[in-house]
Amino acid sequence: MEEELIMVRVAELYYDEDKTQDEIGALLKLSRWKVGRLLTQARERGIVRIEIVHPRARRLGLERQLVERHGLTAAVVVPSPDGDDGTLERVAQAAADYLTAMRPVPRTLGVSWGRTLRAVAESLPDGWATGVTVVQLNGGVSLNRRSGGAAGLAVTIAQRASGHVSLLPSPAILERVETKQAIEADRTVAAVLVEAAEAQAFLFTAGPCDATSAHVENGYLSASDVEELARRGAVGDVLGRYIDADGNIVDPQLDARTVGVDLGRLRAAKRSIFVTAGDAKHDIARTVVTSGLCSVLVTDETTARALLEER
Amino acid sequence: MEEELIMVRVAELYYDEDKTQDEIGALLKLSRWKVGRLLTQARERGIVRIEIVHPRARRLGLERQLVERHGLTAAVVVPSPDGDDGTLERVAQAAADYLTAMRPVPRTLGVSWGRTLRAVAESLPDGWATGVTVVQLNGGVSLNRRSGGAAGLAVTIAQRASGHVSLLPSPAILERVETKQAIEADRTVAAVLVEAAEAQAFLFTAGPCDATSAHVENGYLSASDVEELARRGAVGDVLGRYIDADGNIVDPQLDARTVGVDLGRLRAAKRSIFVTAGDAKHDIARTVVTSGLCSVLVTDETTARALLEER
DNA sequence: AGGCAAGATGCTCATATGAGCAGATTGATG
DNA sequence: CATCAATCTGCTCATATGAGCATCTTGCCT
Repeated sequence: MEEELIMVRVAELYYDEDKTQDEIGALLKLSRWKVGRLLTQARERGIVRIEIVHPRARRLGLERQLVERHGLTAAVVVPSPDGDDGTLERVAQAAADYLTAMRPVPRTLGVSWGRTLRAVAESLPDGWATGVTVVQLNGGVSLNRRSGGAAGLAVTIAQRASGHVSLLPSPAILERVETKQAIEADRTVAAVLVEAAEAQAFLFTAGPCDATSAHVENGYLSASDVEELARRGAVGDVLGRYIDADGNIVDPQLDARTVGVDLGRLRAAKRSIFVTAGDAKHDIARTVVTSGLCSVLVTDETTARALLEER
Repeated sequence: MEEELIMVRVAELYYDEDKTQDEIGALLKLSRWKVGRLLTQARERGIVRIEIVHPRARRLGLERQLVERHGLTAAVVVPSPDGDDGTLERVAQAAADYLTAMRPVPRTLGVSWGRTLRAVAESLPDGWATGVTVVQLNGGVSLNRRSGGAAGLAVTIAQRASGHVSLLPSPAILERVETKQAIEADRTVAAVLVEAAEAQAFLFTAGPCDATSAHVENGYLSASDVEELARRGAVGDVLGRYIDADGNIVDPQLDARTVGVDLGRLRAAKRSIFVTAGDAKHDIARTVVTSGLCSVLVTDETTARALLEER
């Protein structure tokens, strides 16, 4: 359209050449107001695109939509970088920022584990809070020795807040229900579980239901176990508990052998912060969000858009 | 830096959330002025990027630099599309726009030929001018039959301006100097050449010095001729005349067999419009621009940047 | 043709913004 | 520790801009 061409010229003069609307009007023989209106339209039509390019930028619009649509307390969405990935780091940084700014500071913070949370821990600055007690929410897994595994993650978070840490001295999944019950009956374990269940805030991630799962990596489950779970509708795990698209436990048997606070606690919590990054986790993320497991979501733009798609 | 993070937050609130600087100040406990300054910095540092996304957008900044650096009368630079090519079309459109807006309207317009100029001709709207006589500047080549070749191009431009056309009834390059002189001595040919030399404006492109050249395609030169020219320093041709990086004729022998107005006319002309698109033509474009063959340059962003690089 | 609704235009006026400046703060230096 | 330069801060004031409204076009239906 002819009008559109003028819009382009006006936008160029205004944004590239820093001319005033008056000047542009004079130049193009348009009234000052016409120029203003053309600029508004140009922005609306997306001819003028204003973008904030920064690893720590956020997508406030998407955040608002997510909060609205899924009844969250808050959402933090960071732009996914164009090329390859710095996505995890950006999301982790954002989660760290959120934790640091969170008020009131929780006295106890329950944490799960995973690559994502490890990244969050590393992104937290020293002194991000003071006197926060960090409690593990589910059975320990030593993701990889070097970085100290699940325990190391909790310790890092606690240290940087000059706080204490309560580790859960238990495997994630046990082979027999009886063993699991025995472990839970142990005084130290029971105490940690109580502390975890009563944490004032939760910080957790979820894993997709595929062979890359940390449970497989650590030998708690075999690749075929995971396949079977997927076949039965599992979309991923939260605190080691595999759930289907509606958020229900897929295999109660397995669940009974899993050590950690149960998902109801997350649902009931006022502040349960879910951190997720990456395309592989869209399905489980959708479930976590729609089934009310989290009240705060921290994620990347791609995931956010996936969560906003119809159905 | 800490400051930078605040800049990002401020920019988000201002540009994404349409908050006023006052509001942002209140929100972030900054003075209104601080907010304003942060925004200015954010723009300067490129954290806020304002982009005009439109096939007919232009790069006024680059245009100004080109005019300045190379002493041009005017420059038109269109953004190169991200992915593959619509570059030629965009440049052609821009050239057509430039011609249409050009004042005073030239009584006679000298044109060369080539894929690029063909695209320009097609982009010109009916009635882009009235009563312009179009004259061919150099020997005819029938690029491809379908679209009517060099003659068709000139005819199209003339028709759309309800004007006349003067075709140059001659091959581009002749085998013997004597034949060339004989042809030029022909009354009709001589008349056209005079008309061409005296045109009030010139519109031309250049070809790179490689086997894709239209001269090879049309059998005026062999692939090995072109190779030889390149070896002797030719970077491309303008009006069928091969020149080196300094704009000098590479092979006077060959040049003497080439029919068309000579390059001096372009250098002397007040309005000689050079249209070029595509990465293959950076070298010849540089030569045309630096050796003063054109007074107006129409090109794409990539070429423009290449022309602005040091040396 | 006449009349009417939808949209565009140019205005007034309140508000948002940037330039320029004076005072305050910081940090380096003797 | 005093001094000073360099930067930063919050201000006044002039200017640029958007909201809201009356008026004018335009196209459409009767």
